[in-house]
Amino acid sequence: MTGAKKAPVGRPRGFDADEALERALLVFWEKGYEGAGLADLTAAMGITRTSMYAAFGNKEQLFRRALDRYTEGPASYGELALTEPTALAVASAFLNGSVRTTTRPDAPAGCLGVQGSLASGEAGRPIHDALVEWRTAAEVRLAERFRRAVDEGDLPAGADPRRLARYIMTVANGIAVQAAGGASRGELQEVADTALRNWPPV
Amino acid sequence: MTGAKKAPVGRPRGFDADEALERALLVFWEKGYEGAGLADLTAAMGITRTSMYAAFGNKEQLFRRALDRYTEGPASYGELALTEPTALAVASAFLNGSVRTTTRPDAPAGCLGVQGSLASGEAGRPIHDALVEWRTAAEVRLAERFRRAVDEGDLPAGADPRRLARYIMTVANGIAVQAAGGASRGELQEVADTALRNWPPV
DNA sequence: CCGGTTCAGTACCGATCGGTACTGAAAAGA
DNA sequence: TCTTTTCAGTACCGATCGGTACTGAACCGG
Repeated sequence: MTGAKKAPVGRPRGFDADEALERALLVFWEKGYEGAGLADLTAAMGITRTSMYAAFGNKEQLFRRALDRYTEGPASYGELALTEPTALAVASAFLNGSVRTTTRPDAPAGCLGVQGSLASGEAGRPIHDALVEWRTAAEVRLAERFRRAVDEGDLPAGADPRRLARYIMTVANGIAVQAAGGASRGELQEVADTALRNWPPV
Repeated sequence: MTGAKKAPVGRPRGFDADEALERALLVFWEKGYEGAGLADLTAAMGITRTSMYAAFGNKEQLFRRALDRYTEGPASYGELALTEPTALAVASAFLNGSVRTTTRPDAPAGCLGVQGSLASGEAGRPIHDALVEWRTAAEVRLAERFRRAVDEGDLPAGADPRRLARYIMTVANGIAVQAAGGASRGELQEVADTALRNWPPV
């Protein structure tokens, strides 16, 4: 029973790693992976380069940690939407969440999963690919949920779950781009509502 | 009558500026403004740094020239769509053109106007803003066209041209993101068709 | 052929990139 | 108090960033 997981020998860390990660997330969110430099990041985190490397490994791992935090925080609407009772409610919750997260007054405009690294040089390839996978995963989850809706009779028997999921994901991605360009929450909510008129689109 | 605009004294340029600009466009398209380095650009253009600076000024002006070329070339579907006879035909031509341009087999996936600079550091600010304006301009043109359609009775009297334009532009931006993530032309054409079912969305 | 002009290329500029070795202090256990 | 461990900070690494001075050669009109 050596349950003593605490009391690590040596000098304890002098900063809150969670708080520092949150600050890094905001910088990546605003400037993207390649646009955010170590100088920006460490300045915002309030720590030195050395402390960052000791705590998080390197810039790429820091970004991945920030992406995880983003997924469980600002982007948690994605998982939450899947629990809605009907396909329309799922799609609606997903798009509404997208609108709210991309237009938060206390965070950068847009979506980290989109503007984090949409196009990049060779150096940013791994993160670019990670974000492609991140977006694809969300689309797959939506498709699975819509497939269940077809099975349950909530969607017409002829409906194509993958096509519907791709459509919803496309609108969400478009909302992210619009938000990055300065579109307001009200304007984007109108877009989300418009996208869901006459649901399901046959 | 000093009409002699040709015959510039001195050694003539040893490369085709249009061809070089086309190559630069492809690099910016693939890697984005900040992701594309002078080394990448000049290597693809087949000229040296000096020649590039002499011919185009600097990196930012080179990008603006490339964006102009993109607008008049691969993205010319935007202006062309406006000449369609009905609002539905306009929206359809716009989205179909978006799908084709973002999934050309002979060019990078996605849209230069989106992935050229969606998020960036301080250095890329001017180009970021230029692309926001570029996308906004397209949306405004669409809204004007839809307003005309309302006046002509082609769209219902109660329709909101700006809202419809924003919706179409959002879907087009989403298509660009999807294409950047590897979506196929067929998949995105399905998305475009889905977005236009039951047009106009009241 | 010659003088003038503009080309292309090398070599380099200061600044910044991500990442690290080294120093010295702070805190825990003994 | 002493030893050990890990902290934080300075200073620096080679590489690359965008941009430029300088060198010669190539081409023009005369």
